[in-house]
Amino acid sequence: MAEYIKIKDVARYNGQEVTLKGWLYNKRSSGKLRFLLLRDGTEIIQCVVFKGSVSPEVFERATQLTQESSCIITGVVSEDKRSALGYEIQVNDLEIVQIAGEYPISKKEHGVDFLMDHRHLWLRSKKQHALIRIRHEVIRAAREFFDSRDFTLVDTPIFTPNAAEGTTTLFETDYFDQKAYLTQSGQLYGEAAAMAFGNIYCFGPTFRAEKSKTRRHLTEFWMIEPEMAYCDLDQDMDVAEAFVTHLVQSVLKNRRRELEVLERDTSKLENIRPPFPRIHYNEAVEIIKKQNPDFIDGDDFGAADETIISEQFDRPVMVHRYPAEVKAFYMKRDPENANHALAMDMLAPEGYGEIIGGSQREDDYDALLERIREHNLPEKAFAWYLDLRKYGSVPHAGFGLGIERTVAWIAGIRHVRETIPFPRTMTRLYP
RNA sequence: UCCGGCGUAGCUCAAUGGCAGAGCGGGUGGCUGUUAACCACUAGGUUGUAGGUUCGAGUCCUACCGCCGGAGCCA
Repeated sequence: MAEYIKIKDVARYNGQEVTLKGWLYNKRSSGKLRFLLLRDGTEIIQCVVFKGSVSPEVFERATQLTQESSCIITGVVSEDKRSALGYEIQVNDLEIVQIAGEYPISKKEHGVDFLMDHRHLWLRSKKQHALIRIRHEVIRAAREFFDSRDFTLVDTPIFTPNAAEGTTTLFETDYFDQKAYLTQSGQLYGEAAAMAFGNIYCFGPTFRAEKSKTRRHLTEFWMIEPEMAYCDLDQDMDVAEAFVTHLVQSVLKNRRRELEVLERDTSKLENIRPPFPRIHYNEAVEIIKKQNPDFIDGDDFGAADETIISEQFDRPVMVHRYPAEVKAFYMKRDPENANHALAMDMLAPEGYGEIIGGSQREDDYDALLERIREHNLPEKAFAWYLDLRKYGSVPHAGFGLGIERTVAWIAGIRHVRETIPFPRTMTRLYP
């Protein structure tokens, strides 16, 4: 009885008979030969069925196999330079688990909409495999980064009673005859947790009902948000650059094959190491005005403006101290200039846009109450949030990193929708 | 929401206002080394929907629907 192994491990079994269980990726035939490309989720290997060395039944089954049919193959691992993997299987036995019907995804090109309609099947293809594995590595490395620095994981609720930032459009749900909203950020709860545990992070899905139809937007996306007590904006940026460096270097180290599948130019990732440039909003405006003279000082940056800034540098750039007016109510004002907030955005290189948004939070009770009133937010709903400033308030800061934008940048793919297994956009709720 | 583009075979696309086609995928047959294999044959169509112009519309016009990606907003 041959040992059941995964394809990625075949090198350890050279010359031995093994059993592989998987799906037919592709088939080529030539008279008395059948070349079966078998995938099992770990790798793809070519299995050679020669009419002269198997029973007529086995050869007939090899002939019947259609694309994506499930089957169990037993054969001898043999080294072969002609094979892409370096090894192939000389088949002795083949058992059909199920003959697949006509498979919708062919070997030629398809349009995005068609592929997204078949997302449940598209995930079987090489490029999608590579992307989802890189996503996995980014998430694994993200958790590793915070876990190894003694941050406590404190997950925050998905259902929330009110808008965290007031302005953004939220998904509304009926919560036993009350209105509840799907969270757009765990931050406010993260602040409460930071006052309890010191350093914390939360990681979960967030929801935005914005009618955005660009390659950088999803209505449901994943965000990892650290929050740190006794932390100022500069220290916040220190953590952010160490964090992003760790993500990039982990993918380079552990997912190099996947980056190759995606034909990513890794030279652009190698130099992602601290220090990242940090520029004041006013410096950023000077840079933008050279190329976009119409830019009005005090405005937030548009997508084109962000690209102008990120193009100046070979690594992510952090822009800090934005005008308070364009930023959220909870951000602390710059003591040097009250018109600016102690905020920072990290812009990824190569035009991928904002991957991090963070700030030092307002820790003064009266100042925060004033902000809440200025923004016409329901005071009562924020009573608990104000409590945090009443009972042992300390300087604190944090940020949120969008997983999908980060993966798109590291993987070098244009659109965020392929970086999540089942994307949700304004026009996509199926499958 | 606004701006722009695209809707033709299962898929990707072609067709000057004048016979609706190719490649891939499917089916049948052939080949002992294929690498998106190849070769031959074959089936496959309400040209997004509704109206209009015209002797004649896939092609021109109007409306609607769907998708794409850009703006705004954001990660």
